[in-house]
Amino acid sequence: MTSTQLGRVQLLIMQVLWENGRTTARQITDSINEIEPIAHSTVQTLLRGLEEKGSVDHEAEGRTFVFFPLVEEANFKQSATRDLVKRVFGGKAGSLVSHLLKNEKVSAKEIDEIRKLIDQHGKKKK
Amino acid sequence: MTSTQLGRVQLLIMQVLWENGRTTARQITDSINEIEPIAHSTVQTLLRGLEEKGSVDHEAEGRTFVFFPLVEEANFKQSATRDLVKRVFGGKAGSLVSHLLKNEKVSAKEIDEIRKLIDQHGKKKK
DNA sequence: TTGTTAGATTTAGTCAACTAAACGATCTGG
DNA sequence: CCAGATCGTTTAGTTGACTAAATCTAACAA
Repeated sequence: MTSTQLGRVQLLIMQVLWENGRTTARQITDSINEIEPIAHSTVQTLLRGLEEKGSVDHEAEGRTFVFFPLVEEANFKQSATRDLVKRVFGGKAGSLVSHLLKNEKVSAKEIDEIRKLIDQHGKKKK
Repeated sequence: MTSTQLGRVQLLIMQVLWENGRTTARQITDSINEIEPIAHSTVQTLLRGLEEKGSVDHEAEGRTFVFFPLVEEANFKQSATRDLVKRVFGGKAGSLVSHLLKNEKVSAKEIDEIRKLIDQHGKKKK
């Protein structure tokens, strides 16, 4: 089923892995500790869980394990977004876009980007 | 704190309440059962929890309770969206918009709507 | 009056995510 | 050689969401 469902801290771990590629548990702990306090053993336990779920794997390198992601960030973004769209916005992606444009800050640069995408949408229809 | 954080089934319950306004537990159970099976007692237990959290309240009407929402759907959408933007899209709402336009289906009608919003964005800046 | 029904409440259990101490093994500096 | 640091593993406890049976209670119907 490849349920790409991650808890809050699990996601933090995955983000470190996506960012860095191959990473030791220690490096992950340190990275997360820059944001919020967490015990090393907690990280290790969660890595275990992620491995059982099939989200990550590891290789032994000397006496330490080097972890790497098995799922892609893009897939996760996809499913997290779809989940929100489905559950909160009645399945309508456009409805979420509207919400974002109306209620959230979007930089001028991002607006430009979006405008381009919108134009492409028009073309694609032809 | 008004933590507007809801579980999956709790959200289903809230959606019935937002849709219908004042609603009995029985009506909620029936509504949800149109989507997926759930025991009436489960709904009642969850309503209790929602009440403790301050998301709903009730009034006795005869021997039955009539429930109604205390939090607004708009607030919930807001915080659910912000949570996703923060956790998954690095805090950039525009990044989520891009993702949606690139990867999710958006109807022509919605595109029009979005185009209008984009234009307004441009004006607002002047 | 009595029994069935339809409420609400109590109780109890599962599960996933999270947390981290405690433990045993291995390496490393002195 | 050994003391301390660093690994991974084991164990255990908390919390929140969910599930629903069991129970109590009031009304209604026969």
